[in-house]
Amino acid sequence: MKRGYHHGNLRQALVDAALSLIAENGPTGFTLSEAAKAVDVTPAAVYRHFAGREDLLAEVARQGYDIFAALMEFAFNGGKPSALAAFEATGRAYLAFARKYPGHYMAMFESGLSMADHPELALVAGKARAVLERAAESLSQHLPPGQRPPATMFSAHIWAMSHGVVELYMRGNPGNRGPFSPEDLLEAGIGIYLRGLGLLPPDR
Amino acid sequence: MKRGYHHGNLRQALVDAALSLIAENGPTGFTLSEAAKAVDVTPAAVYRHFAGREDLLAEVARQGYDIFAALMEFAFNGGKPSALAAFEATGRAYLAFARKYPGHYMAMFESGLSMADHPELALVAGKARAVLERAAESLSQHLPPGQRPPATMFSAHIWAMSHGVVELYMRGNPGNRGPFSPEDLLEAGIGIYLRGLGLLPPDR
DNA sequence: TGTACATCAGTGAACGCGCGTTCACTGATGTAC
DNA sequence: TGTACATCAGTGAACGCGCGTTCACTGATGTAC
Repeated sequence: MKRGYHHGNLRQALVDAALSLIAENGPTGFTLSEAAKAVDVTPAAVYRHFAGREDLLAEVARQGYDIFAALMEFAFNGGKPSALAAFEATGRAYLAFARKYPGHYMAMFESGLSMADHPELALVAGKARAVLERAAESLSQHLPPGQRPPATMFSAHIWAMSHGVVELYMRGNPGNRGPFSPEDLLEAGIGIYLRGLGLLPPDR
Repeated sequence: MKRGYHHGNLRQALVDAALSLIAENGPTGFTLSEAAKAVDVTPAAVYRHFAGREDLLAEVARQGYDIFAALMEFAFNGGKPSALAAFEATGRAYLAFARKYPGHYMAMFESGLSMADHPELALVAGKARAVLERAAESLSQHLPPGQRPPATMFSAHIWAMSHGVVELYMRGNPGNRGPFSPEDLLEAGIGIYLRGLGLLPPDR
């Protein structure tokens, strides 16, 4: 593809370049200059499209939350065919997202971006969380009231376990030991948890 | 306290300074020069005690794993008074460690140090993991064989959930919403999980 | 279709900064006799 | 106790580097008539 003086869509090209760099070097090991170089442009050109390094990083995270929320929504599928099946599909989608979009994932959860400084980020992150809570809510309808934990707690547990599996067992961290794939590990963990809630029969 | 030309215990002083900096700025936002400055010493002096920046960081993590393993061991307390109580104490100790030693925790789990490049780190990290697996093993003795998940998987689930709670709900991340303290959140999560394993009675 | 001009997206050079690391050095400490 | 000397732990200056950011600029694009 030819490229004249004007780039065409430099803004998105920079986001994509940042994504590759983040996926390779982690969220802190990404530089505005390298991103510019990757798309054959002067560092100064970046400032036509972003306020600076952090603004570019925030845009990467924002796009990540967008994709994330859409993927979760799609996996949950309105609770079909059953609340339980939909919920489990959502858990699998979480891991699939982390695997397929590592750069987005890192920018979202490991970059240390402050939500307070980026209201537009807080907004879209909240939307993503709402999807997960809706899934938890619909599943928890099947529990006898009174012994239900709040749906927000329920979804926090699942989110925490999913995130922990990604961080500890999908990257090369302390316990890359063990013959379990992250996917199997999380699926089994969610299964046990749901059994503990009484949403699955006690025996296997 | 006076201080002459020789420092006395510069090595440990540098580790402590690094810890403060990491706790404040995250594991990547720590510089050798700042650590040296914090203990009133030339950056070059650091090289009398460490091979370089990364070596200092690795020592911080190593000390972290040491404390971590000791704390877990102490909390587990040889499985007394009961395997269950000891296990739950271990879970609480995990969070207490993350709260009390944030610099260590970050150096251990968020610094991106490669275990392959630091064999002495891999060793002590393995020791820490062994403590957790022993706790899981002893608890899983109480399960009818045949429907036991392997103890390593069991402990991986608990570790993942604990780590996820720390990362997502103990720092200021996406969901600092919710009226639950990390401690309550994790305790409830572990409770539900153990019920799912049949280690706690099904009703509340 | 052709020309004049405003708008816009990039360039390229420069900046000040703090970083990790090296080097020859020197002042303090400890040991032998 | 006193002196000579080896060892050691620090200094201070210097380095090359890549970073984010700024600025005046210029070449390309699009629009009005």
